[in-house]
Amino acid sequence: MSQHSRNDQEQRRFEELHELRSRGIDPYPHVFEKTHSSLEILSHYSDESPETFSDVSVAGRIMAIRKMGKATFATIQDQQGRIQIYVKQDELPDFYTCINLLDIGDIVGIKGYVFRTRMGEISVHAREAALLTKSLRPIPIAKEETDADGNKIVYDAFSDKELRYRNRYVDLIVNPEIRHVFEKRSMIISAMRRYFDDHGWMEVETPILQPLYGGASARPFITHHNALDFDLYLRIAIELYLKRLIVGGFEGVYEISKNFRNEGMDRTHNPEFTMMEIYIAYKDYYWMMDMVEDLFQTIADKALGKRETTAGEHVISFEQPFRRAKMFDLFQEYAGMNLRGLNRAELLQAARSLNVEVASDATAMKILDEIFSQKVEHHLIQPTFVMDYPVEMSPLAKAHRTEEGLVERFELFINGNEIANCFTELNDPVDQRKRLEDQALDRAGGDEEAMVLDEDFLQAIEVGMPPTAGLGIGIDRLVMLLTGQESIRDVLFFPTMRPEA
RNA sequence: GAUCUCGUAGCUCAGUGGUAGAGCAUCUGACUUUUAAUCAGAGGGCCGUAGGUUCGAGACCUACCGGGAUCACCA
Repeated sequence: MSQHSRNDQEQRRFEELHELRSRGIDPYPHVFEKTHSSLEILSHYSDESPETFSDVSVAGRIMAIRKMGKATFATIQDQQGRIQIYVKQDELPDFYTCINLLDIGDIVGIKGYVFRTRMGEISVHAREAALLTKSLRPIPIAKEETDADGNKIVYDAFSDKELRYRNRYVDLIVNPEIRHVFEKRSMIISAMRRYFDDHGWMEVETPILQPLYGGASARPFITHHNALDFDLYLRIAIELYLKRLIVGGFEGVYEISKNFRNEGMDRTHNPEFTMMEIYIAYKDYYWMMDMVEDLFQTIADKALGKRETTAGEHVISFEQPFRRAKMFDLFQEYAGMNLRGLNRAELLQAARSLNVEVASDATAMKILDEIFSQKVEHHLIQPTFVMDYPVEMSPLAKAHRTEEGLVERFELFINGNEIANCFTELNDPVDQRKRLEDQALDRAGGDEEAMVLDEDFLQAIEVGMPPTAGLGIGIDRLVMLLTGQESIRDVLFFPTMRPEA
C-alpha cells in the first residue's frame, strides 16, 4: 500500500481509520457473535409474533447508508442477502458519535430486535452496534430501483469485464447474481461427487506434475524441478494415471481436478480448466451412456431443481433417454453425404462440395473433424450421444466390436457443445503399443499435438487392465450450460488474465 | 497468432479540432421510520502510454499496453 498513491477517497478513509483508533475503537476486532442471516430474518419474521426475533445479531457489509440527523438507516449485505438496520442517536450515543466515520464497504455487527418500518420494510433496530472491519478502498455502488411495472432498474452497475475479473472480490460484493453462478457450480460438483461416492467409486489424486504428458492431444505447460534438474509437464489429462489404478486393482476411480493446456483462450477455453474423469472396470461405453443419463438427471435435480435448462432460445431437457446417434449417420443426416470409408482425397472433395474450408495439408481426420464441427455440431441441441469415431481420432479407445475401422467411443453434445467424452478403454496391449507408435510417427512428422509415447503406461497395460469404461466431463462447460453463462470466464472465480501493464 | 472495437473522475457514461462534463459515490451543513432518502453548498482529471499532424488534439494519424468480440488452435 505504501507504493500505491491514494486517491482522495482512500486518503480520507485512512484518516478515519486513525481517528477511530485515537478514540479507542478497534477497527478490526477478532470475533463477532452472529445469530441470524438476513435471509432467515426476512423469510421467517411475522408481524403476528415479533417476539420470535426480539433478540437477534446480524453482521454484514454496509451497502447503503442514509443518515438523517439523529437517526440512521443502513443496508447491510451478508452471504444470503441484504437487510436494513436502524440506529438512533439517543439509544446508542457512543456509537453514534462515530457514525460519520463509517462508509459504504465497512463491515458492521448489529444486535437488536426486528421490526417493520412505516414503509413496510423488515429491519433490525439496533440495541448494540460495532464496527467489525474498516474498509480502506471504496467499492463501486450500484443503485437499484423497481419501476411502476415491477422491472428492476440498475444504475451505475459495476460492469467493466476487465475490472470484474481482475477484482473478483469486488465483483462478488456488488454483483450478487454472479455469486449465484458460483454457488450453483459448487452444487453441481458436489452432486456429481455424491453420485459417484454413493455408487462406491473412489475419489483419488494423481500427479499434476508429470515427467511425460498424455491422454489428450494438446500442447503442455513445461516447468522445471530444480533439485533433480529435469523438466516436468503440467498434465493435459488425467487418463493415463487413472488407468494405472484400474490395472492396480481398483474397480472404480474418479478424479476432479485442473488440467492445463498451453493453447489459445476464448469464450470456451481457459489455460487451466477443471476436468472430471472416471474409470469403471468391467463396463463398456453402452453402460456408460446409461450412467451419464442418470448422472445428469441427478445433477439437474439437485442443482437446478428441475430437469431442464435454458440456453439462448432453446429449452434443454435432461429427461431420459438422450438421443444416441452414430457419427457417420449424423454426417448423412445433416450434411447429406456418406463419408464412411472415404480416403483423404475423397474427404477433401466432400469438404469442398459442402463449402467447408480446410487447410490444404489437413489430415483425413482433421477434415472429418472440420466437417463435423461446421455441419453437424450446431444441430445437436438436445443431449445427444455421438457414437463410434474413426480409430485414427482415438488412440486410447478400444476397437469397435463389429464396425471395422471405428472405435467404441461417444461424445455427449448439448447445445452444440461437447460436454463429455467416453471410450470403452483400449486394454489390448499390442494394439495400444501400435497406436501410440503411430502417434509417435505423427509427432516426428511435425504434429506437436500427437501423443507422446509413455513406456511405463504401456507396461501397465501389458500387466493387464480389465475391460473398462472411461468418461471425462468438462466441468466448466457443464457449469456454463447449467447456469446459462456464455463465457468460461464467468464460471471461473479467477480466469487467466494478462498481467496488468 | 490475425482482424475489428473499446480505454475520459472511485463507478456508469456524455464530449461537433477551440476553457474538462453529468449522475451516483466523496466532503461540509440541515434532518429521529428512510430506502435511488431529501434539501443547500464544495472538492475531485497525466482524457491508457509514447510519438506525430495542427496556430490549437480527449477527438485526427502511427506504434505500444490492456480489455471485449470474431477467427485460427483446442476441450
